[in-house]
Amino acid sequence: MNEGVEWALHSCLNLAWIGEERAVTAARLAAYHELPPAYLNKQLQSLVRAGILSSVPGCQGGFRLARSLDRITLMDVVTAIEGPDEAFRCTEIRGQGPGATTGRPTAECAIADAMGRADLAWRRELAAQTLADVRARAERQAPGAPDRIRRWFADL
Amino acid sequence: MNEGVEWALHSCLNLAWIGEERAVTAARLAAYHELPPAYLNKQLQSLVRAGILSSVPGCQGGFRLARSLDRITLMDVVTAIEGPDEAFRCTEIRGQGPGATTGRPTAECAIADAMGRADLAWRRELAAQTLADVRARAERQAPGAPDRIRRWFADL
DNA sequence: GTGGATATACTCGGATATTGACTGTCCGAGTAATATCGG
DNA sequence: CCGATATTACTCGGACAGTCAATATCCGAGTATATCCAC
Repeated sequence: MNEGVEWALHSCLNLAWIGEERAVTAARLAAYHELPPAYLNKQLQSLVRAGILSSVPGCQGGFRLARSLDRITLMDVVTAIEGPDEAFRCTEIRGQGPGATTGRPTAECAIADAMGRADLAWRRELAAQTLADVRARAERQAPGAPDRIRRWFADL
Repeated sequence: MNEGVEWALHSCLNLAWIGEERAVTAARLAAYHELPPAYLNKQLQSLVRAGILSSVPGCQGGFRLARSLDRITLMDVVTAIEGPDEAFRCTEIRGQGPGATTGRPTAECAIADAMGRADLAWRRELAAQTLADVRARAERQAPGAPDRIRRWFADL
């Protein structure tokens, strides 16, 4: 899986903790975790295209959450970064070679169907969890983190 | 996801339909779906290392199922080809940069935990389905396939 | 001193290199079948 | 004709290139701020 998913999730939580009063630049979000600034910017752009973040161009610009965390699921973020395709893609090799059933259209591939069920279970679990849930759990496990983050980003 | 997973699953089902009386070469299995023979051989070797297939070296050699389909899960095959690592890997970027909590070991990452739950749901679904289940469904959807396959592989 | 126009600095956005992993290929080790030769 | 041995053909197994997408970077478009100047 794309590494940008992890960066995007952390950045979304950081943006929520910072607050929405002003936009935060990609460079600043990247510096907090020592990530490549330009590449993180690329991932954030994907979130903007997906409607998860909104961007402000120009001086004093940056990114902010487009909607509250309880309306953003893990599935939303993963789809924004990774794309809509599922991991297992059936290339229908049944239709190649001497085993091909010439003429009539082939029935549903049982293998693709089985793999699709697993993929569906994965997506269900991702869609069931919102970033608000993740945030709540993170604050329970590390109560001091929100203040520490807010304070660091407040320093110009 | 690795394309070899699809090839491996189809090959396992084909081996089951052919029967276990004699080993089948990688070249023959590849020819049936017009796959690159040497590359399919590589994937089949992974299945051998995982104990799913057994291989017979030398002349008149080939591959055969090491155990019956009802004792092979989709999870087994995916793990054999893709490796044991889960799709989302947490690189613990919390521990990098100014946001790092110096000194004490960091608590469990809530993001990794949430992604891990989805991964677990995916694996559960893969482990719940055996190749015997997939075979049964395939035969229900295409009743003529088993005989057709057996006959083609019988021709030398 | 004040208002407006200009210059400036800063940030997003997309176009452009680079790297690593998946994909694909080739040759050697090992075995069964075959051919050869002697009895 | 029969048996033992050497040869051959064939297949797995791991080592070796090729290719594409993920990774990383750079430069231009656009905007708010600061500066400068005229009044």
